[in-house]
Formats: sequence, structure tokens, C-alpha cells
Amino acid sequence: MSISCYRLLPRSFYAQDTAVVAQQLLGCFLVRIIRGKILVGKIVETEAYHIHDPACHAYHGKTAANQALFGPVGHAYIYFIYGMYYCLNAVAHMPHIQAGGVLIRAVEPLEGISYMQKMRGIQSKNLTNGPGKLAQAFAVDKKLYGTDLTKKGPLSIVAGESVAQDSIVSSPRIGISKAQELHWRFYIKNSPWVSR
DNA sequence: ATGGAGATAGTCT
DNA sequence: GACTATCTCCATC
Repeated sequence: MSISCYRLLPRSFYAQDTAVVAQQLLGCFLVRIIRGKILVGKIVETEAYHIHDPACHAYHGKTAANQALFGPVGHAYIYFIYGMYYCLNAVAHMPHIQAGGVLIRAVEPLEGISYMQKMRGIQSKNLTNGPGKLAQAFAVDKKLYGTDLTKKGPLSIVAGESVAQDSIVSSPRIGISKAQELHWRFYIKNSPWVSR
């Protein structure tokens, strides 16, 4: 697989409804370029959050930490959680909404697997089946905060395999207590790479 | 196979 | 001072 055949997702892709973007990101490829190496993973699990949703980090307004969620769509919003982990989101929402993003929860490792293993530590078998794990495997931290995902660079998302609607499963989001009635977690049915 | 505790630190009240 | 959009390890079934 050569990098030249990758097709970056355009800015307009991220200007759709957040839950729609979350579903359409399934099957796309997350591409990380670091120290001359390339890491690629197929996105298999996502969650949608937007400003009118009590579980969204932007719900209580703009702060220094969540400002990227209010910025232009197609950029990376990264947050630090539980004193130990980073999680990666793609800013995505309709133009008339102020903020929203899609949490990338799990990917299927495709390229650079030995580098991912090095970042994770060899004791672990599960490389990227959870938001904290995939951030660690892809060397994603605050340095990439606000990165434009629609441009060739250290972190980007490119078009991938299209996923049939009937192989997309939705469920309540994981690890939150608010708005559990919203089934805004999406994953590829029968994928062995999802977080649970 | 499943469950609970502990690690650990940024962010907001 | 409380609260996380988590993970790993070790316990017990």
C-alpha cells in the first residue's frame, strides 16, 4: 500500500451531522507519520458528541482545554484522561452548530504494527482496541492537539473501505453516565478489533 | 470469564 | 476537592 494512493477526506466531509460523520468514518484509515515511519489503522469504532449533548466536553461552554471542539472542523481534538491516557477526536459538526466531535475508539492495525507494539509495550496483545490504547500505539498526545486531519502531515484520515449500513451497529456510549438514551457509539459488526 | 481496585494528573467548581 | 469519553493486573468464580 503506497502513501500516494491515499485520498484525504475533504473538509466538507466533517461539516455533516456529527453522528453521520461518526458512521461514515468507519472503514476509513487513520494515518500517522512519525520519524519516517507510517502507521495505518482502519477505523472500526467511533462515538459522536456534540454541544447540545450533556456528555460532550463542550456542553458547558468553551474553555482552554476544549477550544479545538469549537474550532474549524476536520482538526484533531485531543484530551488527557484518568491521569494517564490521551484520546483522539475529529472535530465534526453541522455549520450552524458551534461544537462537536467524533471519538475514535478503536482501529484495526494495518501498517507499522511493530512500532505500535513498541509504543504499547510487548506485554499487551490488544494493540488498538480502545481509545487510550490506540492513542498510545499511534503516539498521539497533546503535541498533536489541533492538527489538521485533512492535510498530509503527522496525523490524517484518508478514505477507506465503504461499510454497508447493515453492518454498522449502534449502542450507548461507553464510560459516561449522562445521555445514555443516545445510541451514538458505532462499530463494525463482527469486527474482532472493537473495544468490547 | 468476570469483576474490582489502583494508578495518576489535568481541568473545573 | 471532585470528577473523569481508561487500562492493567490480580483476584475469584
